[in-house]
Amino acid sequence: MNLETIAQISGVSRSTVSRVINNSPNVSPQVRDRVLKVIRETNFQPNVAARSLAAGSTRILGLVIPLGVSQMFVDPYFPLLIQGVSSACNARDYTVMLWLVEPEYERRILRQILHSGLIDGVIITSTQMDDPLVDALLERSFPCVMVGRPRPGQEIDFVDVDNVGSAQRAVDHLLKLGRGRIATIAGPQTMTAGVDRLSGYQIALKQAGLPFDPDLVEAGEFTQAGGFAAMQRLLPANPNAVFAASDAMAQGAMLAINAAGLRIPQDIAVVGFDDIPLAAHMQPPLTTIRQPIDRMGSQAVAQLIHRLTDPTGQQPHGVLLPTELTIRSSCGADS
Amino acid sequence: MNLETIAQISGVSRSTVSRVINNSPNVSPQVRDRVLKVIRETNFQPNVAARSLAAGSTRILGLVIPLGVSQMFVDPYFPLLIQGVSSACNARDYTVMLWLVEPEYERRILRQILHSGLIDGVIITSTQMDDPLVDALLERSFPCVMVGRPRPGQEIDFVDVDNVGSAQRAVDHLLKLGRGRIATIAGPQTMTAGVDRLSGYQIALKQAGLPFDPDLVEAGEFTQAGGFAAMQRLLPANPNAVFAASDAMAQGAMLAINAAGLRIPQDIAVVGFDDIPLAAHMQPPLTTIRQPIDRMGSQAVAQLIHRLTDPTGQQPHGVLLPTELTIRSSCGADS
DNA sequence: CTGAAAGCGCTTACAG
DNA sequence: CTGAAAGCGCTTACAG
Repeated sequence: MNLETIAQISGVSRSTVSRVINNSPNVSPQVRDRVLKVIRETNFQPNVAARSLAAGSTRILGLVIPLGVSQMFVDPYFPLLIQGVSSACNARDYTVMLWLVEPEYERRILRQILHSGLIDGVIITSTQMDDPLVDALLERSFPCVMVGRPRPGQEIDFVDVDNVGSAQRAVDHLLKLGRGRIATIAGPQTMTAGVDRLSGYQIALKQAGLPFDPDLVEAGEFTQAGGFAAMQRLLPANPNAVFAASDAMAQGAMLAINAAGLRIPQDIAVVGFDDIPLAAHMQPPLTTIRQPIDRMGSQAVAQLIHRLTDPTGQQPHGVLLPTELTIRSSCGADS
Repeated sequence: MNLETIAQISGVSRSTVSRVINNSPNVSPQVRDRVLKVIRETNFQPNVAARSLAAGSTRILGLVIPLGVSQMFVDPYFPLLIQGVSSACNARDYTVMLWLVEPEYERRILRQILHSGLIDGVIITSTQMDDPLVDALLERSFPCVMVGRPRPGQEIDFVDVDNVGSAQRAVDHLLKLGRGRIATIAGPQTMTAGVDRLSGYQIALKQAGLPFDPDLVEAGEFTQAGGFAAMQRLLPANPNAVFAASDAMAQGAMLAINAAGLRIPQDIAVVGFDDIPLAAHMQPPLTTIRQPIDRMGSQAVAQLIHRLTDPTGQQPHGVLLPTELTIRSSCGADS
């Protein structure tokens, strides 16, 4: 079943069928209807490979997730992001190709992305700042958008939240509740989200006139285990509150606090970042910064498709989606 | 940069370059080395669309996940499965295409899978027993393998665990610990995993000579919310143990038990199914049936590729991977 | 608005 | 072991 067949049945040329399929305006309504009817009746679906080869476009977007820390991939962040991306692609008749980049295959995958013609553009997330993938894509001017903030100097479309401001807001909240020794569990300082959320913490303290105490800062992976270990290192400094750079880390921190025989929020108040579905059901329910992860995925798709279809090469630009401080019990606000 | 260019530089014909790329045995070692060198130096990557069109195969596998209950998608089951699939594909130089099938796009996606020539085969999981997708794929003899047990009568390759036996083992464990009123939170009875795990529960009771009490059975979605609600409905029946059909459900159940002021495991022992990473860190740590989710993904890829490459059309067959009862504290075994 | 024809970049019998 | 040539199923100037 191919274009030729449809053309014969419809009594027109292949060119015309092609035009109908691609919504070209240069087709008379009668002919269009006739062809459309045949297509429907035959369940015809154009061959993707042939289209790609002829048109140079596949309507496939790549979602690229570096998996340096594969343990992190069970964070609900990823399913939510994948859902956002997938749903937006579905709605626009694009398809999504998923690349979980294990370090050993990084070079090969990069080559595939760049040279195989398989995908029209790439959404990339959860990158280390020094990840060569992004730079390589940019260097060849391969269409891509990043979920998260690019490293300074990287000229790339992106969608992110205001991590600095949001973290600041979280810490402000703890300050307003009267907590004087606020610690933070920072994310990896090799990722912009980790850096930015730590900056927000520092800014909030400074604005409150509090000194910066390095003993109150511990960084770790964006995982529960990372949060657990970091909290254990923080406990000797006797914090009475902690801001964790992700909900998974906050969860780990809560376990460490419990294990030390301390109470949340009475002894140590906890605030997280993400608002994963689990957050509302932790013990106690977690106060956290909600970021719209699935919408970030959809937005990234929208930006990428816009760049692919709009001929004029605009400057790269970033979109920030709003966050929201979601107050539950772990910060002690309701007690 | 195409085959032609490589051929010219190497001083051979396009055919020969193609043979080198495809590891055809009919190339002299000297020529092969020469061509390989040029390919490396030029960073040449064959165009996927052209290959597909000419060869009729794309080396792309589809991973299809129906999203009737999109809330379920944050279960770590999916990231783990995706990782297993992705990793196995990487290792064999295949690429994975991800389709989260929202009900409204089901028909279109099915058409794409079947007729667009985009993918060579499909891995499908988390299906409802009456999902038309699987039947449609089978009807057209589209290569596919299922993660999970097919509905009776569906002739399809699959990889699964022994859900009946594993559930039975979990309940046996509770019986041996002296629990006499064992309830179960069953998964959706529209999915084989839900049905099978309930069967295992019933068999274990029967073999122990205990009567089946419908008041001790509640079904729900494979989510934390589903487990929470089901447990609330079970509490009036005064169970002293509960077997939940997934760890996410077990987690919800534990919340409901705590909310009722009861203790785990003293008042109610809890056993789950999956052994997600979180299980070891629940309060108390969850006793559960470990299933090797990522290996199920890899195994599915292996079976699919085998079917794609082996010319002889074997009968569909199923592979069962082993599970393991992982004893922690929530069952009371260590107290 | 429509059609004939070239061309996208590969693979694969076929002939030698 | 190697090459010339047909063909995979589309899109897209080009001419009318």
